[in-house]
Amino acid sequence: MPRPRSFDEADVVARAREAFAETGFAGTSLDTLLEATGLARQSLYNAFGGKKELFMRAFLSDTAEAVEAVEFIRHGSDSPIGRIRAQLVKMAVAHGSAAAPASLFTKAAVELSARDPEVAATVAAAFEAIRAHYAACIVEAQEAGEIETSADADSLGAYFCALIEGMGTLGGAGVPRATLLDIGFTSLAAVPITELGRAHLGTDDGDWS
Amino acid sequence: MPRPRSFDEADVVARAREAFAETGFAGTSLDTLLEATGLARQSLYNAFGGKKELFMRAFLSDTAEAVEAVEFIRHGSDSPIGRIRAQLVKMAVAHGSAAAPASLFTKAAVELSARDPEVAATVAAAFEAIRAHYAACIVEAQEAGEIETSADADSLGAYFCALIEGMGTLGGAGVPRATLLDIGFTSLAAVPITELGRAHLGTDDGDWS
DNA sequence: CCTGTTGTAGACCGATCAGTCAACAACCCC
DNA sequence: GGGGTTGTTGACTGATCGGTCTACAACAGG
Repeated sequence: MPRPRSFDEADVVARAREAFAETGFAGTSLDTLLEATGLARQSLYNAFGGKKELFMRAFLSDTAEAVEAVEFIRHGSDSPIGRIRAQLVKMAVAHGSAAAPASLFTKAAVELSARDPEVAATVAAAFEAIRAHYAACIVEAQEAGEIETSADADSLGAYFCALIEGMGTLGGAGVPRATLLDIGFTSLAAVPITELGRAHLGTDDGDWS
Repeated sequence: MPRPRSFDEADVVARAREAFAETGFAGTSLDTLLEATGLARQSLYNAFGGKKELFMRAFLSDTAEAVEAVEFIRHGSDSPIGRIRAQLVKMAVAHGSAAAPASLFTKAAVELSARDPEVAATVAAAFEAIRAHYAACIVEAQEAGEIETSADADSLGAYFCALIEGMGTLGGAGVPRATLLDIGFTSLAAVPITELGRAHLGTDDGDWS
C-alpha cells in the first residue's frame, strides 16, 4: 500500500560510490551526493540513514567488487599461472585508463582506516581475502607443476596484494597504462615458474594501446 | 623593528604535516590545525596565506622527504643490491609500526591528485624521481656484476615504485611489520641477481620484532 | 621613552555543513 | 474511490566551515 520509491537503491549506491571515489568521504558534501544520486534530502535519510551509512554501503559494495575481481583467478579454463598473469593485466588496464580516480576501496583505506574501526576491519578482511585468493591460486599452480614447490605461497600472496594496491595508487595518480602493464609483467619474475609453467604462460599480451 | 614571531615556521609545517596526514586535507579543519600548531588564526594567515597554502607546504615537505628516503640508495658503502634491500627493510619498518597513518605524500596522492593539478604534478614528479633512483641503482648493480645485464632497469624501477607505494598503503591500513618485511624480501626475487650479487646480499636481516 | 612596524588575540562574517520537520503527493488494498 | 501508509519536497536548524577585521601587544631604531 505504500507509495513506491522513485529510485533504484542499488543504482543510488553505485552513483554514490562514484561520487565518494572522486572526492573522498570528508570531501563529498550531502548536496553533492544529492545531485549525483538525483534523490531528495529526506529520501536519502529515509532509505539509508545518513551520509556515513550511505558511504558504508558504497564502500562495502566497492570492497566486495575489488575482492571479486581477484577471486576470479580461482576459476577459469586456462592454467593457474596464466590466470594470475591475466588478472595483473586486467588490473593494469582498469586502473590505467585516463582520468580514472582511485577505487573507493583504496581511497577509503587510505583516508579512513586509521580512524574508523569498521572501515579498518573491512579493509583488513579484504586484504586477507585477496592474499588468500592469490595464495590458493599459487598452490594450485604448484600442484600443476607450473611453480616450484619451494615457493612460499603465503608470501607471494601478500606480495601480490601489495603490488596491485601500489598499481591502483599509481594509476589513480596518473601513471599511464603501459607503465602499469610493465609493472605487472615485471612482478611475475618474482614467482619461480617452472619450465612447464613458462610454456603455459605463452606470450600473447594482447593489444593495449 | 617588527615584533618577532613566537613560533618556528618549520616546526609549524611539521605539526601541520602530522595533522593532515592523520585526517587528510578535507577532513582537517582550520581549528584543528590551529590547535595542532598552537598558533592563532591570524598568525597562520599572515605566515602562510591560508589552509591550502599551509597544506601545500606540508605536502611538498613530506614529498621531498619521501624522495630523499629513496635517494639514499644511491650512496653508501655497501653494494648497490644490498642498499636496495636495506631500503626495502627501512620502508617496511617505517610503515609497519603500529598506529602509523599513511604518509601525507600517499594520502595527498590518493585524495587530491585526480582533482588538483599542482598536487598531481608534484606526485608525478616524485614517482618519476623515485623510479629513476631505483633504476640508477640497478644500473650500478649491473655494472658491478650483481644483477644480470639483461634486466630492464627502468621496468624494475617502476616496479619497485609500485611496490613501496603498496607497502605504504598496506602499512597505513594496519598490516603488521613482519608481513611488510616479507613482502619486501619476496619482491627482490623479481630481480635477476647474479651469483656475485647473491654473495653480496648476505643474510643478516636484523631483528625486527 | 616615544614611534613605527609587525605579530597576536578574539570577535565576527557569510557560506556551507549534516541533519530535521511538517506539509503534500502518490500508490495499493479494500 | 476513499484510507492508510509511505515517499517526496523544500524550508528550516544549529553547528561549523574557511577567511577577515579590528583592537591590542611587543619589539627595534631614534
